[in-house]
Order: sequence, then structure tokens, then C-alpha cells
Amino acid sequence: MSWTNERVELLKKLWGDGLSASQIAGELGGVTRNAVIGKVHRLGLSGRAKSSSSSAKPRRPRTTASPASQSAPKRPQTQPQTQGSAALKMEPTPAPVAEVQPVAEPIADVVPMSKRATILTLTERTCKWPIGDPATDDFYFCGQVSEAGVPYCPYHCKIAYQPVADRRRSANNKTSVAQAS
DNA sequence: CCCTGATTCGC
DNA sequence: GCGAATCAGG
Repeated sequence: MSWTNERVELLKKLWGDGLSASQIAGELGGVTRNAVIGKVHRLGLSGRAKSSSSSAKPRRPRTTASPASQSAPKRPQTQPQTQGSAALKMEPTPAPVAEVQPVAEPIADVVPMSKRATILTLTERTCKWPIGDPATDDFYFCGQVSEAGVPYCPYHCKIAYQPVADRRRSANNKTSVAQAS
């Protein structure tokens, strides 16, 4: 996957927000944390050297011939992107639904244009459910703000949504985010 | 061990 | 420019 403007912007924002490289990688999907860090440096916004104790590290010669048996756990992108038809027409700010049913649907058409969010307008409390393909310009976030102050919205149930913090732990085993029962 | 970011360097 | 491999450190 390439670094599109959208992805770079998201990278900048998340990095600026203090998220870790692995978390950002998880958000972006399709990239490893190394890729994220590498990009961050190339963009010149690293500036995060905490214990920069000795910045001089004797790099050891790297011969491409390292891994004879190396499995590259590439993490394919796993952003939930449901689409379909649907029947979900709730008001913009509905009362909190106690038990949200796993909806599996129509996200794309559901979010009103005026409520959509870009990476630049997301906050801690907005629903960050990604909609569309991050690799294209047809991409935005749900952006709904719940009454409870949690990043869930009526459109994307909390069962399916996992906060970033929880998500990164399972980055490896990579179960689909939307698969919780 | 887990994680973090930093760096190098083959591609 | 990209990112795996690697390092140094918490």
C-alpha cells in the first residue's frame, strides 16, 4: 500500500496526538509499525526522542541475506468496512441503545455529509469508524459523537468497535475487528 | 519478555 | 521513497 495524502495526514495527526507507531500502523492498516516510523522520519516529524541517550548507534552491516526462514507477518488491512443495504435510519442523536445489535451494514450511506469527519476533525469522543477506502479520496470517518462521551455511535455498535488501545494488543492475532460476537 | 522509537541500508 | 532488520532502551 502506498502513502496517499489521506494516509499521510492521518499519520501526522495520530503521531501528533501521541499515538504509538504500532497503534498508528493498526489504524492505517496495511503497514507495519516500522513503516510508520520510517515514514515519520522521512516526513521529518520524529522529534520524539525521549531517552536519546546515545544517538550514535553503531549500525551493524546488514546483508540482505538474513532470513532463511523468516515469516513475514504481513498484516493485511483489516478495517471494517461494511456496506450493503440497509435499513438503518436512526436520528442523528438518538437515545443510547442499550443493547446494540450487531448491525452489519450500511454505513456508507448512513452518515450525513454534514456529520462526516476527516482525520483532522476527529476527537477523542468521535466515532472513528472508517468509511471507504483510505487509499482513495473517498474516505472519511463516521465522526458521530455519542452522548456518553465514548467513541461509539448509533451506526457502529460498540461490540464491533474496539478502542485503539484494546485493538493493538490483538494486532498480531488479527482477528477481525468486527468479529466479536 | 513486552513494548517503544531510532537507525541503517537493500530494494 | 519504502520498510525489514536491527538496535537501544523503558
